[in-house]
Amino acid sequence: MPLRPGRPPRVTISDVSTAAGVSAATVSRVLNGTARVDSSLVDRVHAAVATLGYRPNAAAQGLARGEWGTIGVLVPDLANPYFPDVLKAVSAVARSHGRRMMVMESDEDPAVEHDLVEDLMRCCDGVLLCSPRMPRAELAELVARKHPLVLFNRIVPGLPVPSISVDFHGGMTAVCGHLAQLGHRRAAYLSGPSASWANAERLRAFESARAFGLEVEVVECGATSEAGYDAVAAVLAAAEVTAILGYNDLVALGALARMRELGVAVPSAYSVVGFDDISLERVAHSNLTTVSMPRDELGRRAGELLEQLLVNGDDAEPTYLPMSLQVRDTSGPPRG
Amino acid sequence: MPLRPGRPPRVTISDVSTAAGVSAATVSRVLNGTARVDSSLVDRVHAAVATLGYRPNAAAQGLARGEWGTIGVLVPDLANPYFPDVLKAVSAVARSHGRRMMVMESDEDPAVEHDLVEDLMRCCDGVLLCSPRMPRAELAELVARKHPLVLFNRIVPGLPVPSISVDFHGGMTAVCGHLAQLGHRRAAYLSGPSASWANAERLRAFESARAFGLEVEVVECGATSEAGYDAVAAVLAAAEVTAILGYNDLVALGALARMRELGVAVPSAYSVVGFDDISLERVAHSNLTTVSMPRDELGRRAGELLEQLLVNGDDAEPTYLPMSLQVRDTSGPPRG
DNA sequence: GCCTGGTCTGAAAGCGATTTCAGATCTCCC
DNA sequence: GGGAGATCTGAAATCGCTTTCAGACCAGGC
Repeated sequence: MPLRPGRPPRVTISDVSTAAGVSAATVSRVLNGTARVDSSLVDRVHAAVATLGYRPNAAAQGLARGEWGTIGVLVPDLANPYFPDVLKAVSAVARSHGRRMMVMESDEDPAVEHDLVEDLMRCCDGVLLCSPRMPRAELAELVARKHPLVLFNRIVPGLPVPSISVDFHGGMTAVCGHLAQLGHRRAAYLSGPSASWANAERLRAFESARAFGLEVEVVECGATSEAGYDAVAAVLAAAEVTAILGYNDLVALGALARMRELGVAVPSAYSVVGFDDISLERVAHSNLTTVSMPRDELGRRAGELLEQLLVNGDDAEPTYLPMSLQVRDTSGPPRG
Repeated sequence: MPLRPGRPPRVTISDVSTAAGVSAATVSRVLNGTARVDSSLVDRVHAAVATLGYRPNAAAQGLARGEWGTIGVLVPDLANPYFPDVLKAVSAVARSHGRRMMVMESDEDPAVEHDLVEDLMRCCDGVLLCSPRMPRAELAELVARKHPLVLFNRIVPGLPVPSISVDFHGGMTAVCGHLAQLGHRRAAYLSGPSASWANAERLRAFESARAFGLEVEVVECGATSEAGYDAVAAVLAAAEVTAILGYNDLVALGALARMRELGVAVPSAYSVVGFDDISLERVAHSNLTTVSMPRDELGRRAGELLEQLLVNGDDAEPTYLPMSLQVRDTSGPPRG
């Protein structure tokens, strides 16, 4: 018998029912409004609830109803400025539908994602999987469980699971178009995590870029401003490169910092373009040219998608939300 | 009967037990390792679990064990760059003790905090309350419920609840000392949210500042860089002020941006000092003088405190973690 | 006045696990 | 060979709530 040590004795529904002189069923009916109850009993129940300080046990409710009233979200990295915005929107949507939000973080380790999702499935009505890096096979296995699941910022063709993502490919294509139009012919891309689908999508855009005369060479980098800072040396050594594309804004800002230190002029010597438009701009004063995405619309839509799925098993087509190019001060025509 | 529509039929422990030809009790014992079981049965159970894809229902476990295996965290604003770092650390600690993390956000509205905490208490073993703005009486009422609760970044004298906080008062005192030593006599403080205890603690430091010859006048501002940007006008109009203290770094950076625009020299005309040391510095290149706090140690400690409380009802003294002054480029001796 | 039909209520059966308790089995020793 | 004691197992109670089901009660119509 788990007599929780030092824990206060929980007030249960039967305490309320005896105090009010009614049955537990009636208490439940009153509190949930699931059936008409004589108004005198209603009053007695409410009074008893108030004096005893009764709060229904969520685990018991979950068990009895077959629903936890909770959604789960898995993100790769809570500290990444990207995800809190999304979480905020998802949490608001969830709350508006009376659900709570459980959060887990894989800490950028694809190997643990699967277990975490499995754990979320044990205690959540639905799961939102943000930017999962796990291989397609694992993802397919999770989808096969038929537990409500929504994919966020990863789209896997052929996998029957509601998905929503930013159109990374379109965003990067826009960046390339912008640079090509300015007259650039050769750019360096500071590449993100190799397991990342978002990175793969960006890379895919470079093929179409070739069509309008821009050649992009890939430099292994990472996702942090430190990585961007460190990658600058390799870029400057490359011949004929006149523009730098960052995997994200942090990388681009890191590179920008290094270039300032080295006295490399931006945008006259090199154009620098970011990705994501994390809203540090007002703070950073770098006026980085970048592409932005509607982060909270994205979060909201993802939340709604999950809710839809929970309520009436809707299975929609993958949604891509467009990114929009923000031309600011760090891009311009190449020298010469 | 809640036959969840479209939901897959859940595999229960009794499915496993019949498949393995043992009792449910044995399955439970095998999976939890709570008692010796004959190895042949162990194998049969594991085989059945694997083929059926069984995962224990968390709600049922929670009910039976009287423990949810979950902690709850309430933060005022997920988008505030401060909290994700804390959440990250808390989540890691929780996970290392086999617990999940539920997250809620009050969206800076003190009025909803109470209900959210109440909800968290219905489904979590313990609750971590971050920077609550609610009045003391409400807080006291929650504490009186005897549900494990830890206070983070708010300390209420006389309230018997484990608390941990950054030493805001000490941090701001250090800032004042620094400015006084440089020769400043009069500073403006861009004040944060008035309901915030953290803001009150900073204000309290100005009394001691007077002792070493620094007078601080308070300008209503807010917590965002926009607010800091807008507040500059009022400060420049004030006579004899030679230094500006931001409620936090965002405010200070916003002010800095505005001052750059106006051509006001920093630090020769005005010193500007931030608070928190959010790690945008590498990105912002503003080299703001500020005070920093060990955010993830803070999160870790808070998590451990809660765990302690859950395991052996420990009730410790409030802990203050020190802040450390980071003198960088935006502070210097006053002109003249 | 009795029977039908409609409301409202409570007893009891789940929900899916854990845990107690008692019975079955097995060993060992006298 | 039989009894004591130690192991292991399963039946059943329990956690706290929801929901079904049937009974109690009342009003109204013949």
